[in-house]
Amino acid sequence: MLRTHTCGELRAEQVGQSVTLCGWVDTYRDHGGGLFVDLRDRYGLTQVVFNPPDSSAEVIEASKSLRSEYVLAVEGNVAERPTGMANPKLATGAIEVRVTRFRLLNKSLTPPISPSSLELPGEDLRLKYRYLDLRRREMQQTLMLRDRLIKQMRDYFAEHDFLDVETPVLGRSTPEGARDYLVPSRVHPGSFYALPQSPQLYKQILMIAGYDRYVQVARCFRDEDLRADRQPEFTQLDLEMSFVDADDIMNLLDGLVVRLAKQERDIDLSVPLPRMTYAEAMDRFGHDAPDLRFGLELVDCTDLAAEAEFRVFSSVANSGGKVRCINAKNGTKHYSRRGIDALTKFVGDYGAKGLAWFRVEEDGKLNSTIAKNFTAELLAKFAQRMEAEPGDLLLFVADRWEVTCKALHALRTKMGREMKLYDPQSMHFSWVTEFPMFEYDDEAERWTAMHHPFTAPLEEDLPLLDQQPGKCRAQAYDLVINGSEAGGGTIRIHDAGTQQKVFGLLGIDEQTARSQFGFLLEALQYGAPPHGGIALGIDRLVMLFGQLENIRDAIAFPKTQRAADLMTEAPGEVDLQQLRELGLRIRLDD
RNA sequence: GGCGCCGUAGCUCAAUUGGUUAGAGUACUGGACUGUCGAUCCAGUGGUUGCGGGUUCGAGUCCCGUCGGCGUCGCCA
Repeated sequence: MLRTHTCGELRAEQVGQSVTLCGWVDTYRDHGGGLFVDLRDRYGLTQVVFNPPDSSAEVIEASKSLRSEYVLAVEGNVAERPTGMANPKLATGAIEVRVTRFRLLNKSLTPPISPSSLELPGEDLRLKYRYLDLRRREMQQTLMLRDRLIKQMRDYFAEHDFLDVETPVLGRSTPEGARDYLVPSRVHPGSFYALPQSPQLYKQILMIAGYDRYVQVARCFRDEDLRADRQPEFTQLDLEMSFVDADDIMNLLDGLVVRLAKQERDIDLSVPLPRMTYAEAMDRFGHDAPDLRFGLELVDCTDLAAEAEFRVFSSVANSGGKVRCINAKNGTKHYSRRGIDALTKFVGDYGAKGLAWFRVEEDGKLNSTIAKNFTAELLAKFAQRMEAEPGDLLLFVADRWEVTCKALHALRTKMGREMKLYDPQSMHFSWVTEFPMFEYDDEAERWTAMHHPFTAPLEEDLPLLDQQPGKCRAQAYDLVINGSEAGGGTIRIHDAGTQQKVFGLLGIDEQTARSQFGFLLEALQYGAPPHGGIALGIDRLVMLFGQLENIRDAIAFPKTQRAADLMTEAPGEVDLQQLRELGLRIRLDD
């Protein structure tokens, strides 16, 4: 070993010991007669001192050439710092190492971004020089948080008899869902593997195989556009269980969440975690993953709007649309006329054609540029419905139900943050259940699976499969943290008949079903147990527990918005010989 | 694919309605300094203002295009 201790380890108890530390020069302070270095490794910082009398003149002279990020092994004596010289900011601040000898293990070029700098470098540079960025304390802490979360999960599920089984990365492309990443086959020219969007089918097969509790930390791939919380490759804690219902899965996960919240945030959660149906979530919040840390709930005013002379309201209300409202308590203080204009522009991004607003005056009356289009009686009804009080700001969106959901949810989220209606450090955990089985795709003019095609309907809704698929609810559950979908799962279909019926509804004809999922349909006929599972987005959990603004900060080597790795410059071109072996030719036209 | 923000010294940023030789902090180089911890003090080096075109007497600033980073809509079972 080149070292006896780490740079985060030494305390007053070690005073008098002779030690050797290895690390990087975080900062150095040259005083002419002597020199101080804060030596860094992933465990912390220790001040090492090149001063007489411990350091000889030769050692001090040699120390003058040290620069940022040089790699050292220093040998010296642990000493209590002189009176008044302790540094309370450092865990090792009571002591220092007085260097008797040191070895320069490696030099460094002047780093383009400095790990010790207080200024955050541009993100492109951080990604290009990721090895320097990862030396920063914040990144170290994030990766350690990530490690703790994953270790806790593995421990928890191991305690519950789960078996970690690996599943293939090279699989086959399936028609539903996100765009696949494809890998050409050399052995089968013209054929392609697909990288898994999730290990979904394999874990169901494992249940049929009798491995009744499966867990895996699985890498998943989806070739879709990136977002602040979305990467093309991401990591899931994936699990599946046999002989369980939705409550069993949620109860099991409750236990995990309690443990993680306690360990990482010292939050004492009571179980079961709150549960809300999809229908209620959409009614009250317009979203299937509502942030329950604050109110600003949506209120339906369609019936009142239908009576209004205001055409925007009445025409929407009388043609099947919805008029829904948020009451921003004391909102007039936060949003001036110009502020409201900005909110109007904001909801436009979500398809809302406008934002109708009323201020609640001191006398309790609603006032607005559009007030003249309403009778006093009707305004009073709105005020009563919205429990309006002086200073409140009422904001209405009148549109198709879907648009009112999207626009008002986005508005609610934005205003909750801007009006500081909750402590951004706080965390709230809940479940949303009973999702619809199907969504209607207007473009494709057919039903699509809301979760995936293997999701089991609620038993009581089974008859709806034939008559009203849109009303059929699924045995599905999403774990929601702070308005973010942290995970989701379902109970699966375990009989081939129901599975074929669902495929039929989704427009997956028998031949397609057989060619794409034939192995599953076949397997379901060999004693498939009832089963279900869930997957947690580990990157998002790291974001949430670490209060990170974007998913890249939760991942050691993330990709940019254009799905590139700035360090390795992936993706890259390949030479013609490789293409030839794969039977591929590049077309650069169109 | 659409919309928006950003790109100036190695790094983080500034530069008035379009107006002289594009500045500051930091880093770097040299010097001073025996207790600093964002050390301090003195001096110095460092610029194709992402790239290409246009408007103008004059462009870091305005316009068009393009490249890159970020956010967002669509997309993401």
